[in-house]
Amino acid sequence: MYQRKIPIDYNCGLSVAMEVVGSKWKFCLLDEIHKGIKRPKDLVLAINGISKRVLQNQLRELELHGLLAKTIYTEIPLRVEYYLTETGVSLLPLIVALDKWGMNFAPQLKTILENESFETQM
Amino acid sequence: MYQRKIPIDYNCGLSVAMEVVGSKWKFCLLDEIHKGIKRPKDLVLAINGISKRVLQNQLRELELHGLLAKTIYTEIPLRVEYYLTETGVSLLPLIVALDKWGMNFAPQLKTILENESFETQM
DNA sequence: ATCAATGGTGATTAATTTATCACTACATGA
DNA sequence: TCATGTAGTGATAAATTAATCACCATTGAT
Repeated sequence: MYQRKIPIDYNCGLSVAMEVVGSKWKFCLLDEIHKGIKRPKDLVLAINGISKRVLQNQLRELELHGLLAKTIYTEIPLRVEYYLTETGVSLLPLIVALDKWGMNFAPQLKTILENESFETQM
Repeated sequence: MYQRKIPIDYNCGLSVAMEVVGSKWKFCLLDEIHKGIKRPKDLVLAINGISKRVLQNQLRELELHGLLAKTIYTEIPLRVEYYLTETGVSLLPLIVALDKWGMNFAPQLKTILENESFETQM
């Protein structure tokens, strides 16, 4: 993994939160896993645009940070299921709220960004 | 500004939210402005580690996305004050909750990351 | 022996975000 | 004219995150 050069500010809750969860896919991942999609291969299918490699990286970080854990079933073919730890679960209300907020905001953002590129064209 | 190559998924609330607010400083910024620190020069002082240039960029994006607006007082020296729009205000409960969560999680993260680098050394 | 299915890693590049530094502009007072 | 304080921009480099592609391991069936 990458060894960061600019340190985290542990005294700012927002910094800490962003560190573990502020990346392109992590909220989505936690959300999907909570909704019941637990296996890597299913997550790749469920999450539009994520690649297998990126998924694995994010899962590993979430696991390392203690938001996820996994169970390995020694079946054939191999089955691995991820689940939210207590810490992970404690984030759920926030994820739900943020998702709702984003859905609400989407049209506004779309309009803004479309006008943006329109003006840039002229 | 940067012209993104990988498009936003407007159907995922979390993607949308991350787009406007998922960057290193934006939550902090909204938080500080809400708390009453409104002028760029004061924000630079208040937010540990942010530079003037970066601050201006983030303010401009938040303004463009409609979370912030500003009032320009034609005094000498010039005074500009930012404030949260209605949309910005609608994010406050989330910011507060995330900050709280992060504060709570900080010790755990610290421990994990310290053990990390210890193991890497051996 | 070879293939399929699944989970996983390594090396590298591309995309994106942050940081740095040097500027402009404005109006005032020394 | 020149310095001061504030807000802001431009160009560029550095840091970080995400994407790509090729690989390994396991087990069982063909």
